[in-house]
Amino acid sequence: MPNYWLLKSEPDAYSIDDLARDTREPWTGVRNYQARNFMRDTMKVGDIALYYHSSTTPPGVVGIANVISNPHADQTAFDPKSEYFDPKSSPDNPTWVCVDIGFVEKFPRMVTLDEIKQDSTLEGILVAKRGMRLSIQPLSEAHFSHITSLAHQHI
DNA sequence: GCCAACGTTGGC
DNA sequence: GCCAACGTTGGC
Repeated sequence: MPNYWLLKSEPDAYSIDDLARDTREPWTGVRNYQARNFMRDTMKVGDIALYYHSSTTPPGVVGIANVISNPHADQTAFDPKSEYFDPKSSPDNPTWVCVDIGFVEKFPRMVTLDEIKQDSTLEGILVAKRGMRLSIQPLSEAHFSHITSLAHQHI
């Protein structure tokens, strides 16, 4: 049984189209301990994630990715020229880890945050919670399935 | 651009 | 270990 997740990304930084082009990408740059712990401790190969575009108008879910690697050191933490450089992280004892994600699908339409908030079936979904800034969020299979079916539904 | 919410830092 | 200050996120 896979776990389900929601992955946030600003499309200016890395969009679903970028992932579709690259087909896979190490999910680097996570510098929040809770999000890191999800990747390090709970994510496993075969897990499935909704891909969410944040800081855009409107924000919303735009597709599906999957987890295709075990956790490994986030190399950007070792690069002094990277905006994600962290001198406290070393290859011997990496502070920050990431998993590789793969492209699964770009939805025919975005399911907007507003639509998610209006939908009573999605009650309790973390991304709709006020002040929720976690960039990697656990998701129920029911919520995953519902959003996926909305995305394939004409409106 | 504003600002609420939250996480992190650092002085004590 | 407390907590004020600060920085960041991200919707609006």
